[in-house]
Amino acid sequence: MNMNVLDMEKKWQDYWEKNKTFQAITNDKKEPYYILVEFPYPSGSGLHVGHIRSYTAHDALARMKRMQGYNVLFPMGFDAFGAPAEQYAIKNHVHPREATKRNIDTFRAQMKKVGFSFDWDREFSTTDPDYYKWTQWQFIQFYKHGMAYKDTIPVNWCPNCKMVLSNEDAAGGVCERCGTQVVQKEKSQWMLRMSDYAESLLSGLEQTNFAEKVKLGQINWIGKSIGAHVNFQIDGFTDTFTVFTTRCDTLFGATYCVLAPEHKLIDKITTKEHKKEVEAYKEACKLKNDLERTELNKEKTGVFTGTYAINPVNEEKIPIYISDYVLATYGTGAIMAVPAHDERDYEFAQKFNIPIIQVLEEVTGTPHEKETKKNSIVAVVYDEKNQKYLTLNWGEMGGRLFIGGTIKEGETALECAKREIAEETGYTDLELVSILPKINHHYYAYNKDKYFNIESTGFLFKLNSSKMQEVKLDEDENFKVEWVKEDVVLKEITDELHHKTYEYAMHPGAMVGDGVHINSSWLDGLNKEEAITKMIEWLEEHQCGEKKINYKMRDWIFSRQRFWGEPIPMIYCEDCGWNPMPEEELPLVLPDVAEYEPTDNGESPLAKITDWVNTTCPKCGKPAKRETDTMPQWAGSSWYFLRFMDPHNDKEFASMEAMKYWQRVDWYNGGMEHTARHLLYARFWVQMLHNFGLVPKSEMIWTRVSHGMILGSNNEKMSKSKGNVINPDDIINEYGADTLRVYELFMGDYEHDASWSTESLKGCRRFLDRVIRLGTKLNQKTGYTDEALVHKTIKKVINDLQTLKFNTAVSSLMIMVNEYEKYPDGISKEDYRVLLHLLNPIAPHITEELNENYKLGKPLCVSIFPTFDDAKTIDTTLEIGVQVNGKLRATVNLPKDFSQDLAKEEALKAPNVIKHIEGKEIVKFIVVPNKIINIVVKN
RNA sequence: GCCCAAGUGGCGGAAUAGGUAGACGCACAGGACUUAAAAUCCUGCGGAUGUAAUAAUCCGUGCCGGUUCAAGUCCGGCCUUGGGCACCA
Repeated sequence: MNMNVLDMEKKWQDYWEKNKTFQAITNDKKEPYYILVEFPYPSGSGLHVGHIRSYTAHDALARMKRMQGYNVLFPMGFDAFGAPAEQYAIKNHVHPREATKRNIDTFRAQMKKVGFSFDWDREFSTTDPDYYKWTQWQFIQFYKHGMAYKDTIPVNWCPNCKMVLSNEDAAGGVCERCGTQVVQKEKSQWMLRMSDYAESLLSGLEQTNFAEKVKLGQINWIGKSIGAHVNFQIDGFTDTFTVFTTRCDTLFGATYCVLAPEHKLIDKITTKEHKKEVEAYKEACKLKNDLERTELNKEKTGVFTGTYAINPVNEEKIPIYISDYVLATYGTGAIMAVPAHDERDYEFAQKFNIPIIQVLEEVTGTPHEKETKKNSIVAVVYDEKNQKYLTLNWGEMGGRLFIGGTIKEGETALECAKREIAEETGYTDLELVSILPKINHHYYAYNKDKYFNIESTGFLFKLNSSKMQEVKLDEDENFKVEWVKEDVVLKEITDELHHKTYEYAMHPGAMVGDGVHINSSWLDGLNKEEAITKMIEWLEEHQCGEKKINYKMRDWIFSRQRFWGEPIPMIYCEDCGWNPMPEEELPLVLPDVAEYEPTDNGESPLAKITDWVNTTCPKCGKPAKRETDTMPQWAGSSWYFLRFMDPHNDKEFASMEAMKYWQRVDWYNGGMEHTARHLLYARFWVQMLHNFGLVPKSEMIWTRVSHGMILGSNNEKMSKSKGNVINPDDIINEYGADTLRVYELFMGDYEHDASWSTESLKGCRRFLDRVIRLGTKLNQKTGYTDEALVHKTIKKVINDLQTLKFNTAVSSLMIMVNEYEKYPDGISKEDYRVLLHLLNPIAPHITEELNENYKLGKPLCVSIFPTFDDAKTIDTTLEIGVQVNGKLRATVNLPKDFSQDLAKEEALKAPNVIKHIEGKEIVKFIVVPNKIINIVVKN
């Protein structure tokens, strides 16, 4: 091996290219297998070591599958529309096309240097007119099927830059470029009716093999919730408004309603006295964008409209507020507020002093058939000065408790609490801090031998002074009064009712759990689920509401006021409105312009090119204007995997025949950051095309996996500013591509993040050097020297590569090399070739080179991958552990598939085993075939 | 706050379906080769007790408890760290 590593690697890369080794042929007889890695955005900084990790992983899988006889489609392309290229263009006044082309050339060259087995004949970029022609064509199909529409929606607007900003660029409510306060501005935008597909995107997941966490990400993003619409009459108006709620069972506890500041009815129903305030509040909200509303607005704000709504179940008049904690874009933009059972409503009600009505009680204890009902109290008394709680220590009778008691006739709960405290402990100078939610408690009283069901009201008091009165105790009240610290309360107050009361006292807020209804007329006694069902029946019967399902997922805003994107192929005519441009005129190519800055009023730079904008109406032929917005970056990546199936087709985006042949993407790998949105957009796109009869299946992606990030050696994300970036070119030049490939797969669990370690990388180089040196140990023997080792390793490598366990695949090959090195008479050609073959998917260059050098056979890439015989994977003799009472005491050597009798015989011979069973009775003798022996003994 | 994932040596990490915990690699230490270094090879490497060295024993997979002949793995309850979503009614 005198050849320079880089030359050697180049030699094989040229060989593959010349022989088209990795070409995927549509309609080949072999079974198709489609492996896809997310195509990159070709940034100016070149390929990242993180790209290489996932590409190598799937390259190894692709190479193995090919050698196993599959027709593997493993394509690569570029997702090249997007902001950085546009920013670069603005600065340097060159068409983004130029920078993009340069970056793609760099990326492609780097990938080739790593030796990926992509079918480069299928390469394209989303920015190629031949490609985006079909993106535009598909948009027109969406429009024709009513899935694309124009709508006016608020966008982030920087009045200084005169530019529409994405939510990311408007973080914190200020423009990222100039720091000016961002405002919300209404703008007409193209939208896709994605929310129509919410249910189908949810149910479609069943036809995929996505990782559970990926499915969950999708489910959460879609955000389905089942609830009800409730209609409210407005006092003094004929108008009504509708709210969406998932908790219609708590309707009796609704003490106010809230409309989103953008709600249409506000202007109409606001009373004169409140007009000014309401207007001011609405203005203030306009200045806030979505992020501000959520992040910076922990404290609830809002104003009263002066008007009341009528609660349909009890005809109560409840005030209508407006507040930005209600979102205009979700549900109906209006809510009924139940402060007792919703955290947000609770906060708001506290601040605005709105009544809180509990309509659901938590249930503690176990119900019993014969129960006596009564009302009672639990009082928590806190002494701020000493930081102690007042408790009664009942000793063995009932442990430690707070003060409790039964409410007497004619007495309020509060009076009862004060009386009980005074009678049992003597303290009288107390200040009420809060009344806690009622609890429905079931218990058994030993002293009375009776079952009780009590409705307990909790109180939190503060001790003002230790002023006392005389203590009057009944005979059975045998306890000690003790002040204790918090830790004693937590440890010793174990009674469910008292414990819960303490929790309520410490964490005031809404009770959001399940329980039994109270204060709710015909719902009383029902639990949450029963009450929801009954309430929906009632609402529907009285025609003031209905069952309703809502989704968090909104329609897709498809317009961008940017230059570097696919032009939206729509034309506006004064007479005919919006119409798609004729399909035969596609692609609508991005023109050359001098300036890439957006216009003063936030239009795309395309708007400035009048001879491009001005056209004729495809319907009536009169002068008309083109849409100047472009598509979002997500557009091109929503269907590229279909184009890879038929990339040179100039009649269709991909032929049905090709799509039917390749069937689907068998493996789709990408970053976790794309598993929610990108994957959802891609699935939505496919489902639409499928419904239009243009794609054979409604789900075209079978398995989705995601890789972990590669962090810098300091465990932080690689970034230029932190100076921890590893440039793959440097590593390849110094250690070779194979070393980099082996290391990136060996560095850790593929799905988890891993930190870069150049020391570990060197270890992988050492491993390859040892593989090379094994070539000097070849002997003249034939066959495998150790058949079990070979079959075991083949099995391990095949299984591991198919289950993304690349690190253990490498380690099993390291073990093989360790074993080979120990052979006293060297290794056979078969031994060597099988090692090289198994290593080939991971380190393809050096293995081919060695295979050729030592004349071991055809090039590995065109040879059939090794197969294993399960029966031969087990060693002929096994070292079996012998346990006594589950503790390892000895190991014995036994032939494989040893008999029970032999196992017993050998186990009982081991001296250390004898020592541990001597004088004891053997209760059980467990022999697990080929695994372990356990002797259970008793004294 | 809610949802998800993960906690194993000095480090990255192994351990099919509960069956000899720490594979493999890195780092480290000692030795061989060498004038020397690098490279390479050999040996050791969780902790404690113990031994001249073995042997042997005990403790060990975030914490507490449970199931089992046997638990890193299963069950219940916590703690910590990452990630995602975040006023979605």
